[in-house]
Amino acid sequence: MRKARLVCAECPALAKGLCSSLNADELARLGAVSWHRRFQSGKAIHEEGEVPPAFGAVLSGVVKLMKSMPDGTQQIVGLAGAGDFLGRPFTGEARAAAVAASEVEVCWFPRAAIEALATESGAVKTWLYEYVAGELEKAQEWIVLLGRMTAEQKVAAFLLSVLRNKRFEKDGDSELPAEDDVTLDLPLSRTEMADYLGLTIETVSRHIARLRERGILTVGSGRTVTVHDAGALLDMVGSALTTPRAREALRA
Amino acid sequence: MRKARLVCAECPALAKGLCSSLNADELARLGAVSWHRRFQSGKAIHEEGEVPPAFGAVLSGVVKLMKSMPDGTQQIVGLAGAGDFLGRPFTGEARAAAVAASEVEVCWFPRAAIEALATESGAVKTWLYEYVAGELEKAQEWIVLLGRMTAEQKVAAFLLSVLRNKRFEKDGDSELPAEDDVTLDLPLSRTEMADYLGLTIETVSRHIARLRERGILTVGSGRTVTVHDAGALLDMVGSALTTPRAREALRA
DNA sequence: GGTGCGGGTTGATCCAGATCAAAGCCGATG
DNA sequence: CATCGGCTTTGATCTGGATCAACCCGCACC
Repeated sequence: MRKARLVCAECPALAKGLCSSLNADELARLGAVSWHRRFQSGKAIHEEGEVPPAFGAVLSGVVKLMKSMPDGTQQIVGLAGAGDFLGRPFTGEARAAAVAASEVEVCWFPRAAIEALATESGAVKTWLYEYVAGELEKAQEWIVLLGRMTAEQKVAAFLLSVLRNKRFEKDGDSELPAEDDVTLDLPLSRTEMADYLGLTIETVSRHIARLRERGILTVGSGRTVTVHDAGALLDMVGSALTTPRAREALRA
Repeated sequence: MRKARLVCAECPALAKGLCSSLNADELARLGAVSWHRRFQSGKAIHEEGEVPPAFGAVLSGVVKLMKSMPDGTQQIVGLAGAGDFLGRPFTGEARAAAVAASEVEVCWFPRAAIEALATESGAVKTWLYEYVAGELEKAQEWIVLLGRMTAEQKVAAFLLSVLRNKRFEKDGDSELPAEDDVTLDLPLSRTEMADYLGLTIETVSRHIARLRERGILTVGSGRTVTVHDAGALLDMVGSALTTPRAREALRA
C-alpha cells in the first residue's frame, strides 16, 4: 500500500487504459492520490453488492468478474487484464464481484478522485463511455457464445481469445493466424474456465483432451498449452456446422 | 418520415430516455432536427456491421438486438422498449442488428446532431455512460441466465422480466409480487423467445405448457398469458435447487 | 518417505433439451 | 366457406453434456 511517485510512462493504463485520456495536468493530479496494490490469487478486490471506495486500473495479472446464483453456483461474467478498469463510477454498488485469478497488480484510485475528474473532464467521461461500450460489446459476444455454441466451440473460442490477447500484447496486432506454434499460459483453472464457459470442469477437460488427440494442441505442465493449429480452432468456432438445423439454415 | 413539431411533454424518452438529460435549449435544438419514424414488425432498423446514419429513442413497441452466427443461427442479445436508446454514438459500426419485434415507433435523430450535442454537453455524455453501464449490467445478468440456468428457469425468468416491465410501466414500481392475476402480452414469438433464451422453440413451448399444467399461468389467444402465481416463478428462478450439485454447493 | 490435499483426467451412466416428425390452430385471402 | 401458410403444440427418439465415481499427479508438510 505504498504511495507511488508514479513513473506512468510505461504503464499499460497509460497506453490503453483510463490514463490515456488524461492531459499532463490531470495525470499529475491523479498520480498524486493513486498507489499500487497487489492482490494474491483468489483474493477479492471487491464484493458483489458493495460500493467500492476506490477503483483500479489493472497493471498485470487477470481479474475475474463473477456473479453468484442464490444456490451458490457461480458464473464468470467477464475478465479484466492489463489496462482494464475495475469498478463503475457513479453507478452505486458493484453488481459483480471482482476476484484476482492470478497474482494481480492494480493502480488504485479513490472513488472521489475519479468522480471529480470525470465530472470536470470531458475526455475522462468519453473514455469511460467508450470503455463501458466496449465491455458491452464483449458481453454481447459472450451471450452468443453461451446461448448458441456447443461445448467444443466454447472451448475453442476461449483458447482463441487467449491467443488473440497474447498476440495483442506482443505486437499490438490482434490478427490471427499464427502459422507457427504458439505457447499459451492459460489464465484460468479448469474450474474457472467452466464457470466462464457455462460448462462443467469435466466437459472442459474432455474437450481439451479431444483437441490434443486431434493434434491441434499439446498440453504442457501446469496451465501451459501449445497451439499447433489455430486455423482449426477458427474453423470450429466460425463455421462448425455442428447441428443439422444450422446446416439447413445455411442452405436456405 | 414527417418532421414533427415535437410535443415532448409526455414522451417516454423525456421521462427516462436521452431527452431527460437535456435542458430546454438543447431539447429545442434536438427537437428541430428529429422526426418520428415507424417500423413494421420484422423490419430492420439497422443491420449488423452498418454505421447507422441516425440514432433513435424508442417511443413504443419492442426492438430486438440480434447477432447471427456464421451458420445462420441467431441469438437475441438484448431488447429495447419505450425510453431505450438505439445505436451507439462514437463507436463506429453497430455490432448487432436492430429489428422491430412489433410495430415500433422511434424518435429519430441524425448521428451528427447527437454527437455534437454529446461533445458539448456533459449531461448528455453522462447519460450515455449511465445508459450503457445499465445495459452492461443487464447483459451480465443475461450471461448468468444463459450460462447457469435450466430451461425451466430461463422461461420463468423471461416471464418475470416481462412482468416486472409491465409493473414498471404502470406505476413506476418494479416490485413484485402481484398477489392477483396479471395478464401479459408477450412481446416475442416463440421463435424469438427461443433465440433470446438460447433454447429451441419446442422446449420453450413445452415448458410453458408445463407451467400451465401446474396452474401457474393460463395461456390465452395470441401472445396473451395470465400469470396466477408470480411467487412460484420467483421461487423457480431464485432458489430452484434443480441440480444435485447446486444443492450440495449450498450446504457447504 | 508417507500422507494429505487441491487440481486435473478418465470412465460409466443418466437425463434435459435437441432433433425429427406430425398434427392443430388460427387469421388472411380468394 | 374452403384453402393456405405461419405459428404453436405435442409426441417419439436421440445425444451432448451433466452427474457420479475413481484415480492420478505434483507438491507442501510432517
